[in-house]
Amino acid sequence: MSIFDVAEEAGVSTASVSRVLNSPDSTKQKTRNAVEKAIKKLGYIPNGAARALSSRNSRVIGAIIPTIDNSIFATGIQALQSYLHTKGYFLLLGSSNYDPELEFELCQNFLVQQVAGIIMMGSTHLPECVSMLNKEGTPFVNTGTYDTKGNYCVGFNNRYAAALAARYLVDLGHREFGMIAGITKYNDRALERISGIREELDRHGLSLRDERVLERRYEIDEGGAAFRHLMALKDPPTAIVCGNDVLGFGAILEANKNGIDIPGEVSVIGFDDLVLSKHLKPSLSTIQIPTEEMWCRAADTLLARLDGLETPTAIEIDVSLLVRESTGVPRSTKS
Amino acid sequence: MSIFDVAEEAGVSTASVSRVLNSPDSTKQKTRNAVEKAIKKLGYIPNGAARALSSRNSRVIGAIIPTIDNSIFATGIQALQSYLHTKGYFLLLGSSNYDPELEFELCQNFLVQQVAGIIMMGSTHLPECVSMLNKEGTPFVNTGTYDTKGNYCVGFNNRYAAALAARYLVDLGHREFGMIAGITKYNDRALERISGIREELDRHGLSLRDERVLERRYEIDEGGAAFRHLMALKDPPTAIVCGNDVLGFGAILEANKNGIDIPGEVSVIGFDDLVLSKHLKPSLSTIQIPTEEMWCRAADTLLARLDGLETPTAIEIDVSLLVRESTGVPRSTKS
DNA sequence: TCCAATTTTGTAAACCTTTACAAATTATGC
DNA sequence: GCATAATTTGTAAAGGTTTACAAAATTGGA
Repeated sequence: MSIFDVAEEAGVSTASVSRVLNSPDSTKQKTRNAVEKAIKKLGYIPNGAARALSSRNSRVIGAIIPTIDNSIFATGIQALQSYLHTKGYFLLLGSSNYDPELEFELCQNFLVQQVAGIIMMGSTHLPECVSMLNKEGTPFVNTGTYDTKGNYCVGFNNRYAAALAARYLVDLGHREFGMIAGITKYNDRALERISGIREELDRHGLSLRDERVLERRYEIDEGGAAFRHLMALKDPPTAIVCGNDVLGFGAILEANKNGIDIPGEVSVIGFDDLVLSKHLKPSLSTIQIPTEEMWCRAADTLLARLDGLETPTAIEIDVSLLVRESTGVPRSTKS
Repeated sequence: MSIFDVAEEAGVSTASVSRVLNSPDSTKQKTRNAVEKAIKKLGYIPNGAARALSSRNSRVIGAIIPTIDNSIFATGIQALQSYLHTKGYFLLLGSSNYDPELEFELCQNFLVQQVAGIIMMGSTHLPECVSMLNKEGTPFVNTGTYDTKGNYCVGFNNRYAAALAARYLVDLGHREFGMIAGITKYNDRALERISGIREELDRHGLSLRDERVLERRYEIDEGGAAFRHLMALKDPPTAIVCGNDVLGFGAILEANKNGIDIPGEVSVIGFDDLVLSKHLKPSLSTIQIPTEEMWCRAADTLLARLDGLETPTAIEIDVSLLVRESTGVPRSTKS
């Protein structure tokens, strides 16, 4: 069952069938009707592989994220898939588990699959990965990150976003900080967030001591344990910045379990604004990321490039500080 | 840059290059070395479209879930993608938003893309969707559901799983039930869960009155509002069964906000055992689903069929009742 | 060393589209 | 009704693999 059968059934050439399918406007009503009727009658389904081979356009976009098991990525992928669908594109999905080697392998496989373009989280890629992509001429865009050092990206400035949180806490009167950060190895975003906090505190003559920066996997348990650790120090921090909301959840839930008052005893702020954040008690102050927008614009950038359009190399997405219940004036200031 | 270039560089035929790539064992050491060297030197990347066209195997599996924005599906997709990767397959992902029409459209598109097989959530598909798949000869398996009425499936019996929860609550002494169910339209799992509860209560001479079954979207807010509604009845239930954990989260968080004691005043049980469930205060009793296992076995079933192997039509996954803090003896029994 | 059996390799057709290009048809203006 | 221009259609050549089948090389036994 191929385009030949349809052509025969409709009494036209295969080229006409192809045109009815791909550029119906360049086709006469009569031809179109005949072809459409034949297609319906035969239940013809075009062969995408042959299409991709012949037209050198697979209409497939690959996306590589660290893990789908983090709702910030799940939300992004959901938005991306829906958006691509409206544009007639498909989503090939891979997760790298924060491993650049695996990311490279996935990229390579995606290239075999002839993806039209690739979206990846962050800007930490193996050099050979980037050069392979460039050599092959497959466009890609980094997301979740904003930098102006070369590759296309659609994202936000993690450093600035984190600084936003730090400044707010400093303004409230906090002087003693702790941070439950993400694992920075191979994760530029996690690293930038720490730097952002550090720099902002520096600006106010404060500092974030190394022993108060805990790098933890993005898991509730990990957040809880880290929180316990920080609060057990001889002079515990009055404000804890979390690398993301999941770690923040861990902190809040752990505090609730041990009767530690948030924000009375310690303020906690997250990053991402996951769905749950506003529902917790206390609700979690956090940095809000317009995730859907970010992913859709990343897709737009890619699709525009595929259409041969010019696009800005770097697009910055605005983040905002969301003040909720988990942050407040430190006790020392209050009394 | 094609297989011809590699063949020339290596001084062999294209057939040999193909064989080195696909069945290296049928190839002499010397040939293999020459080809591999040429591939590396040229940075050759095979063209998957041509491969798929010629071999009629795309090595792509399509998966359609209602939404990635529900961590139970995200977890499943994560497991699926990782598993497929180890088997040399790719994941094309689509979300249907619980809409069978959209599911059908996605299926159709997947067929164009020549997917080797499809995994879908549930057993509610448009008849024309199933017939199209059958006509095309593309194998598919339903997941998240277990029934013996035809199509391949790997899942659990939602009715039985829900009954498990009901029986446990009845045994605790509960007599007055409420349910915050999922939207049953186009969702066989949600419907089965209600039926399971109903039937089990019937068996004990109890009943679940219609006005105490609230169908809600799987969102925290919705769960909270439904909980509030049920507890505001003149004679509120002493036990509330939730269609999934997200609705359960809503109930627990709402109870906390209003000082309603769980399980003192009312027991709440969920379904799915999401990561968060054990961390909440009180922790959420629930029905645990081995999600990763389910998706991997679904993939296995599909891949086995692609290899021409016989597989059971229906594979049942075991679920279990996880008793945590949110359920207990009803107050009336206690006093 | 030779023959047969086995393994390895090469040739060329097939897979199903898209798309230049040419040919045929239709429309336009006079 | 004719010449020309514009639109629509058809022909046939890619596109890059895989894979029957045939041919060549290698192995093993006598």
